[in-house]
Amino acid sequence: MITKIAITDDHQMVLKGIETMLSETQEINIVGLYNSGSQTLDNIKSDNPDILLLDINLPDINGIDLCKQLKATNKNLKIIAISNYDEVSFIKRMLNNGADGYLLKNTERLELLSAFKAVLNDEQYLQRDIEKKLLSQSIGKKTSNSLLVKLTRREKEVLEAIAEELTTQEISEKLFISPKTVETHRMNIMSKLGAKNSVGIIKTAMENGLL
Amino acid sequence: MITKIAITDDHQMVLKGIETMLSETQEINIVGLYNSGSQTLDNIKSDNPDILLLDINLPDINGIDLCKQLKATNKNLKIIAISNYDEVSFIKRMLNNGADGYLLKNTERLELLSAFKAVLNDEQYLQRDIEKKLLSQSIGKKTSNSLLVKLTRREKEVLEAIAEELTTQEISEKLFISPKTVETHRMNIMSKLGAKNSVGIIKTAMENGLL
DNA sequence: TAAAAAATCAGGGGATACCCTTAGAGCAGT
DNA sequence: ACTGCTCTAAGGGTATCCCCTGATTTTTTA
Repeated sequence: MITKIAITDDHQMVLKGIETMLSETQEINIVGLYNSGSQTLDNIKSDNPDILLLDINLPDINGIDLCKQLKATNKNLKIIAISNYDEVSFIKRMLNNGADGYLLKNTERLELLSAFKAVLNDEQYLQRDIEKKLLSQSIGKKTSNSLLVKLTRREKEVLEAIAEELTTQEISEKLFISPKTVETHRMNIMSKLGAKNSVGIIKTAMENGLL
Repeated sequence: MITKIAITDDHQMVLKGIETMLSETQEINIVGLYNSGSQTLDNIKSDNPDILLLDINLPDINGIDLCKQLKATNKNLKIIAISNYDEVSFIKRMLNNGADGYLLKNTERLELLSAFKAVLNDEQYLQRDIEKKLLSQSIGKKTSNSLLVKLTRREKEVLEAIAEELTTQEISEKLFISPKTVETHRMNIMSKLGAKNSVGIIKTAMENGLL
């Protein structure tokens, strides 16, 4: 079983580098090398690769949009994003727009092959470093705790009630206190967290893993 | 170098099970078995373990608070949470309150030893399954995307503006549309996401990794 | 090209949130 | 006993949100 690979990257060096890395492998067949988004769109159908290694930073088309487009018109195509960027928000967006994997450009041959194997198996492949990064930001760093620890017991209860989408009235009934007291608590929470409104409260709370 | 272990769990079976699993190992010395939070607090100082395996669901004290307390008074103690629950929010809170690792109760002997090694080395240890779970929710699952993909371009812009804690007025100025239009969009977003108010919008959006 | 979905705007009204200020009661540490 | 913090509560006002309904224009999709 031979796997057909195509690569899109506007840097000739990267293109050649990956090609060389893969040329030694019998089961891999490189069917396309593109250096722009439009070129990719033009040739992907006829070349019909199983996997596309897609650089995100292309001169003509935004990588995320291109990814979405390719996925929409080529149902069986697996796309592995390759990039120098390891920004979490960026990675998330790629993965949410159809990418099956994400690799940094420092990836070695063996890892590349592992990634191929994974995506062909309908699994998602993330480089270990990237996984870690996503994890650590998902968990929320310890430094940020300093803000939230300052909330009192009662304020935390009110916070949780706000997160339940309850109104002031409902919160007051739940906690057996006056609506006015609830408002006071909410104001204090806002001021402690530096939030302008309840939305801000919930945002900070979630970012710091309190909910 | 012998590692001293203590275990807190209110289920005798679990307590015995872990004890048996570890008894075969030379380098491990079990110095304490507790079946409640208070018992743990009472004996932890004198038993002085390197690592505490801590069940989260205790009859007397909330596991998260206990963890925080123990960490505050025993600086060198490593705590590995053990639990049947694999709820993401729960895990996050444990890790944010001082836990050095998180294991499910189906953990095998070898994995337990790996976890010990990791935490003694000041690393965080998470079971692979749990890592995956945290990752997938961090990225935003494909299933849940079905909800969010339904938001139109404009609605997403309004959503982001709401997340920035802007008021309707401010959003309208930012997007060059009427405040009334903003309200319409917000209403539609709420209805699509099943939220009762802006807080609910932000909650679902963040849970699905859109922000 | 017709039909459906999205984006725009609006009126009006009730509900709720937001803001500022003040203040008493209870409890813990110095 | 004094200080500081928490929890409680209220008055009074403004801004904003929430909700329903209805409508026009543009874009997308079938």
